[in-house]
Amino acid sequence: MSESLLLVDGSSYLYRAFYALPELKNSKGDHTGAIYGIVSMLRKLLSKYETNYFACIFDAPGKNFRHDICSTYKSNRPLMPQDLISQIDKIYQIIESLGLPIISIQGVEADDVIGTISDLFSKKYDCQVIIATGDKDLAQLVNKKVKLINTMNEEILDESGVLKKFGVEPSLIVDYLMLVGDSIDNIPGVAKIGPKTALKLLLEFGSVENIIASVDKITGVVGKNIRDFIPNFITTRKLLTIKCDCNLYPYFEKIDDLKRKPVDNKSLKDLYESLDFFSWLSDLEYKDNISGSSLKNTGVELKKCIVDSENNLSLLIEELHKSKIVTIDLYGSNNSLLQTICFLVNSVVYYIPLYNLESGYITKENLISRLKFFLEDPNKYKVTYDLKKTLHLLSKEKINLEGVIDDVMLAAYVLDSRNNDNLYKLIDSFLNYKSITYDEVFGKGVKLKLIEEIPIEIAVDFFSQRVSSISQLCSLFNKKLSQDSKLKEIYDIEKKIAIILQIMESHGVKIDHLNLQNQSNFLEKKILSLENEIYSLSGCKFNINSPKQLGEVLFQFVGLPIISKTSAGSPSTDEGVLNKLSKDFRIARLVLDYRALTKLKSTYTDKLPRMINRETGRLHTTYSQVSVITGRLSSSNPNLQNIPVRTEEGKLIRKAFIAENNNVLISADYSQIELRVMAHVSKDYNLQLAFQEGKDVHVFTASEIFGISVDDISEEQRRIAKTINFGLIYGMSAFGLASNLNIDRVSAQNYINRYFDRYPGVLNYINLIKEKYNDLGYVETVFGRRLYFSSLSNKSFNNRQATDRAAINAPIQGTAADLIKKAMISVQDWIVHENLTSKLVMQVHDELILEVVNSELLIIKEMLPNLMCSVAEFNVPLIVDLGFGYNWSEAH
DNA sequence: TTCTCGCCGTAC
DNA sequence: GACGTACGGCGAGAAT
Repeated sequence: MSESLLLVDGSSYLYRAFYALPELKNSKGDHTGAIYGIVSMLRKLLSKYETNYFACIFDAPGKNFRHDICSTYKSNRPLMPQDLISQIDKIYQIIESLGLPIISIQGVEADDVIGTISDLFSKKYDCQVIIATGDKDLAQLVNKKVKLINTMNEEILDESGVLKKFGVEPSLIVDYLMLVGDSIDNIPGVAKIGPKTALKLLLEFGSVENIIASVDKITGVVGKNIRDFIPNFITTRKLLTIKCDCNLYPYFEKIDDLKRKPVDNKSLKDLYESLDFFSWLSDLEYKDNISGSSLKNTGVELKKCIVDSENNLSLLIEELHKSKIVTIDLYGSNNSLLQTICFLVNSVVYYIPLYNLESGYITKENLISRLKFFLEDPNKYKVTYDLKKTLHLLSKEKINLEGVIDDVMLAAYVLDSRNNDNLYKLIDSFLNYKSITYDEVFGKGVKLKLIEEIPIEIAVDFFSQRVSSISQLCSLFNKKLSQDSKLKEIYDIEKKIAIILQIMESHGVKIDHLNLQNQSNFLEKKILSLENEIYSLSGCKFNINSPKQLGEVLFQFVGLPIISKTSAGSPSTDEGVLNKLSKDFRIARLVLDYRALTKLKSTYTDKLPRMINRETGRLHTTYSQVSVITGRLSSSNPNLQNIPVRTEEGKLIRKAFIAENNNVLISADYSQIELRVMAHVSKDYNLQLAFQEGKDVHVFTASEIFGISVDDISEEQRRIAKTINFGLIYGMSAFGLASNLNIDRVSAQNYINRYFDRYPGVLNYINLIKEKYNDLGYVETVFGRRLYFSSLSNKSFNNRQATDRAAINAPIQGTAADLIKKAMISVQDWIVHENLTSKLVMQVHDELILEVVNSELLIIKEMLPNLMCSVAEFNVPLIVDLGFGYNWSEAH
């Protein structure tokens, strides 16, 4: 085996590391991202390629000969950012401490130095040369002895690799670039010639010189453009050709100048410490660790092991056999395919890159099957963050995860429901350090990276930090929870709910998409005719969906009176305003109808069919257990908790929610649950009486307010009472009630006064809640779930009012949420216990929807209300209304 | 081109 | 400004 040389194109990596990696700072606030990137790249190269000779090449500052040839050369490059400049010194120091020669020569570029050394070593010293770069221009240097590697994507360009990538031999790379140009260095090519045309020409004529010689044979625009470009070719060839005869003095005189020198561990240690690169720090101390470089320690005494060999896998399995409790963190692709597994077992992090298992070692399926014994053992305890997601990822791999005793996400939420699904915030506030965040590692939006694109060192660090902090947070939260037995019970409920939700989500609900499609078509026609009528009434065409344009047309062009303004100060066009206007102006009614129909079409009839899963043919929502501050669930993608029900057109959408053949949908909802909770917690005599006697609570309230017999209550009076009843739960003011009932404020206040006169316990309760909230900063549900609201200091009067209202509403809404969660557990346990095949499919705050096989209809009809009503003993009865049918509309 | 915010409307 | 909790579509202007 001949001698070998590794050349690193430091300048190209400098920029890449700076821009591609997340911003990183040490505790002193210095930028360290580019240093981290370059050094980790170097470490990787050094462990992979054990060459005899080495050099790291950087551009020297200032102009070089290419700038003299061409004034616009690299003129598109912005100056090097200050945040990068500040890192260069340390980079040099680390490279020197690693014992690696650095070369940086004035007047030429790094490429030229690389070309010169590469030429020298491959020819004079008969050396194999490996050039690490991300720059394609260097492909011209490739020959039998010289190849390029790109550490970013592991791409290796030898002679055949260059041919495959560019379609031409390395010797023709310059000619190729002369034709297509190099936008990165701002070197123009021939107009309208791209890779395809350039290749065709080179294949036909052999070189740019030959193309010029035969240019008259080339017809059309291409020929003309080449002829126009001929005077420029000489310059571009000079610009693009790498100079291979640079003067290397004083960096290189003899071959030994490029030998690696001893590593200066002491100064490396100082440097890593000043930069907070703790994981490498410990690598220095534990250098001779098992499995070489793949097993490392971190600053917090964590060893890291990449499970990329049979040895390490056996080691992990052995540890799993011995362990009692393990932290587990998974990562999956957008379509929920498991890609990484990370375990924390006895202070060692095991990282399994399922996306990158080396061939010949083991397949993903085999690897997972060897972990099955552990994952499915209920006596092997696991801690995780986001149990539901973990269950989803594993169930796709046919693993039934058992033994999860803690979910840190849920624990944090139970302790304070403002903690919703942000591990990094939890780390910041409870463990007092800034962790790398998901966005920093993976990017976001269009720049979102796949796990394969993340350098493995960074992935390992990232997931190590996750499991380690999950584990630390877990013991912290358990300590807090153990001080409050009621909260502990709420936490137990949440963990069970996570499992139930995973089952509900993966089962999904069946949708009649043809039905929705027909509705879309029908709506389309009606919307079109409404549009036309609106345009003709207003006398102009505009976008009715734009509140801005609509406001201009209605209030300026047509001249309708302005009723109210939005918070931003523009005339409001919301439903209340248009409703008032619609009495006198037909156009307002038309806009309302238009809004209603476009809403139905865009949000529901168009959207829902698109969300149907191709594999299952069903709709799978995602429930969030931690999004709602009161303890409710929320639903998204799609939101199944706001499917229309109030209008006739809206109800049609529920007809498209159907059951499989031989099944029906059953809907069971708690009747007046929030008012019943209010009756229970306020202990108001009259309100309790209404429910205890099984009265229509709105009629009952009307009779109390208006002082007449329940038999004489009109529809209008009932409506007023109903509005007040609901408003009460939300802490409604006289103003709100007035605008809702479209009456004056004095009358509204009179209603409210009479209401509290008849329900004094309710008034008392509201005052107690406000007091408690102001004292403690939180309120509680009946079952002890704590609900915090942001501090009210230095808030405006209005904000305080708003917080008061939230505090009044929260225990009511939260208790109702607790009730239905208890009901879900009771129902699911019963289904499992009775071995039934019927399934829970949806939850809509006070309603459970089940898909029930016909043979189980009777038993479920009988048992479901019982189960739901007996989850708590309140001082008013809980009532469940049940319905069933072939679709959700019929069931309701 | 993508991101963010405001407005509006659906549910309980 | 005036009724609590959510999610999401659309438009418009900002950022890139």
